[in-house]
Amino acid sequence: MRQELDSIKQHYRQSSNPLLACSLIDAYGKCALLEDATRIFRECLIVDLVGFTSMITAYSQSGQGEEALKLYLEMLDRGIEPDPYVCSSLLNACANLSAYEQGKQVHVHVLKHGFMYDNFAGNSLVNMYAKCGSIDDAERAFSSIPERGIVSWSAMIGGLAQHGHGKEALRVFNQMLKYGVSPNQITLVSVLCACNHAGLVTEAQNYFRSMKELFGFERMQEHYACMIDLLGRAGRLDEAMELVNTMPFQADGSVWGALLGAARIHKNVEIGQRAAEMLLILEPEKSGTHVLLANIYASVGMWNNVAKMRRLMKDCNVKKEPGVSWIEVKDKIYTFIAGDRSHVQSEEIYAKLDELSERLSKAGYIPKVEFDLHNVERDEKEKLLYHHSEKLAVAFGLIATPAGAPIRVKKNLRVCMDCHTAFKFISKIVSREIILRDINRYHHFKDGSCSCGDYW
DNA sequence: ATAGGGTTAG
Repeated sequence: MRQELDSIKQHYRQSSNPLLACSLIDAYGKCALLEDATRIFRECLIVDLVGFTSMITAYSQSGQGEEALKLYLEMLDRGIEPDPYVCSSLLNACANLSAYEQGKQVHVHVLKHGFMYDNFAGNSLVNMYAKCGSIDDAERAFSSIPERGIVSWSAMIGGLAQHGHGKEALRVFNQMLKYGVSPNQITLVSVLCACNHAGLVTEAQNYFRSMKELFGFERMQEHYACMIDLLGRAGRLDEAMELVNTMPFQADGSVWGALLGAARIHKNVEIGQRAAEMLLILEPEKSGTHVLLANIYASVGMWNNVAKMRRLMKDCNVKKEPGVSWIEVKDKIYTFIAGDRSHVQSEEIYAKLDELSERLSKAGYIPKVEFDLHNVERDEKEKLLYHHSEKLAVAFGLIATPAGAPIRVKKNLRVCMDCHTAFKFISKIVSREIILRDINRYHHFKDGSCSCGDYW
């Protein structure tokens, strides 16, 4: 692919056709060849709205949302007015970053320029607000879309699902059917996901069984993965295994991954080994498989096998992905890793954590040291837990945002059990809502409890 | 010429 693109680049160099430049930027971006895309963009003499949009989209789609937003400011500086395309791309960048404040600003531009007629802009708004942790704003944006299409409905249902509002998601789904809008396969993934996060097993099974006759399409891998995860969490591992065995096509990594997760919950070594074996063939580059299987072994006391997995990880050069958390304060995204002291306000952040620590223990919180797997003393474990990336981000949020303002944090992994407990206490002690987006759902901590109901 | 929704993994 790279060679084909480079040969097109030669044509471009000879012709200097700005239209070709945009397509090249787009193509390099879609192939994750960002440096090449940037070079074309900077070399191109005629840079207009579409050129900027191509580059902004390239950044956004390759996970460089901050670069996308920066480039947008440069575009505005040059006096170029936005269109619905660039707004849609920017909203997507904000969604990925969980950048609520900046997303709101793009929303203002959408309204100011009258782009709500454009479904892409409206749909992107729904998605952005849901991803930034504000399901209320997402619902308001959804209501303001003049003609809601299948993507609008799917985005709304998916958003509600990820926030744990399963029943509300199903209500919206039924409303959609009443309006005569036909769902597609993606809508049904969101519907099953909604059932999953709300523990609605029977409802999920009904949709899963009658998908073909009700809506006229076949099940996909993703539908199976969702059902297996759901059955696993509901304690029905045998049914989950049965589903994998009776699938009409070869199970892919998503299905085996769901089964491995279910096997861990139920400490089932046999099924865990089978799923891991398949995953190591299908997705050898991912680190989660080794870790999960090792945890299954550890949970049943098979320490020799735990050691074997550790060795295997070392031999295959597989590393655990480090935990990272982000928080947006006044148009800027701050990044934290565990034990981080690189932040300019580092001392204040750690002082805040110490202060919180004291108030938490008075409120009855006990650090869950069992979730720290380091081979150290209890004191040391407590300290390590206290310096998890999500706690640093929340502490910074408390310092850097006005009293009473909600704190929105994004984490690249699942929230740890200790942080989850601590945040429930903190939300009550400091009277703040904490909205945490982790790798697969949203947690709203308020008044001492979490919207996930401790089921996640 | 440029844009939107979903799933699994401590």
